Amino acid sequence: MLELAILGLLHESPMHGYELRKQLTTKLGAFRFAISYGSLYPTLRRLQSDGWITEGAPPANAPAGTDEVPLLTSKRGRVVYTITAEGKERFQELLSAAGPETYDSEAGFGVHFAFFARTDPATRLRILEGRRRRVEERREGMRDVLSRAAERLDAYTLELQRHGLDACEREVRWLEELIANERNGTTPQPPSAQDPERSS
Amino acid sequence: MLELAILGLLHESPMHGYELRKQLTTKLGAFRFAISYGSLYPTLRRLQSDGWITEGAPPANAPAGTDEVPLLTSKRGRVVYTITAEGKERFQELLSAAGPETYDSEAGFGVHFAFFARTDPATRLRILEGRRRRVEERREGMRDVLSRAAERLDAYTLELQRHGLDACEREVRWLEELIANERNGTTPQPPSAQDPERSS
DNA sequence: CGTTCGATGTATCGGCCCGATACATCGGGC
DNA sequence: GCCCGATGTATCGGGCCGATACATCGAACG
Repeated sequence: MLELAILGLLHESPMHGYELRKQLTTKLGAFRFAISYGSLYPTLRRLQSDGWITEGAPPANAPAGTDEVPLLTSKRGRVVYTITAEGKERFQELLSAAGPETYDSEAGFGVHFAFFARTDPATRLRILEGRRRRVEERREGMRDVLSRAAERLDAYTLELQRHGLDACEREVRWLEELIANERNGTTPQPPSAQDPERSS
Repeated sequence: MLELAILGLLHESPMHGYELRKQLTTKLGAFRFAISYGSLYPTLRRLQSDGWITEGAPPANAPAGTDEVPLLTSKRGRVVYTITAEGKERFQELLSAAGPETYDSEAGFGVHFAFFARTDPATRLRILEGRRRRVEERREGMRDVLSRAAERLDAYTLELQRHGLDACEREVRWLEELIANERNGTTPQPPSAQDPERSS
């Protein structure tokens, strides 16, 4: 999961670890708060040994007197990571992958979704529908619990189930909206933004 | 986290691994789908070596001719786990703990919440308020992203943020309701259940 | 009556990721 | 002149997951 996220960010611009973590946090903030350095650095080393990224500033000897890279604080003891050509291929390959790991975990789905702008439409649709299926299964499970085993559970457990069920129903509705948009060929919200009654 | 969950379930009744996993799945289904055996069995062994649980049916030589335990399929190659007196103390100790690990992760909060019926009111309140604080922080983070960096993000990333923000706002409202109930001394929903307009 | 198949049941292994921790350096405020 | 908070790199132990491997029981099907 981290692999895809890192390659995606380095695809936009070279960066060092600290900056990478911050970007990761804002871009994926909806699904996880912050990525741990205990995950980040080992993953960076793995990506490096796999040849997807390289260590060291890319235009160290700049062709023209430019810092095309908007100088992302490459000062001090920095180690700047740059994606390689193979890394870009790898990124595309991971982007198109739509296996169970893409639907099952919040994080997995979130990362893929965050890069939807660079994913081809067919894959987008497959991922959204796969995700919807999983969430629906989850929802059915909770409905069963609530209808069949309600009397055997205490009030708090029940309330937890209700809240979970509500969240699932909401996510399914969200996904259906997105799927409809995909089929129409419209991008998510920007056209239909700020319509008067979104919450009801 | 698993430790608390397992002790809590074994507190209700002795069980073997398979059954334990099923109960875990339904009781915590709102926050995680299923616990992996790769977590369950090692944890059971740890709990055993710590003395919180013992292996083997508890009323093997039943005092009176009873299966007080509602015969939870203790057939075949089963290994039935039973909580010890020390385990019960440990359970109470974990129940009262309300550190960061209790608020931060979905799973951590979910497990504690699932056993609220056996948690003392003061701890319940502390946990709910701690959780609310975390979710509010998360919410503020996403609001900042949406207001300050909106133009730098693509439509999909934006939509992800919006959805995340919505979920946070919803959870905060849910928590506030629960907190209000706690202060009134009312149990969650059962009194106010099936009021006509819950969703709006 | 035999076989197959799905539910029940126990267990391990490699790997991802997290939280805690340890440093070291820079810029600015007191 | 000194300290402190933001920046920055890095490791270690441990929890939990997904895949996998078995083995047994009951029922269905030929």
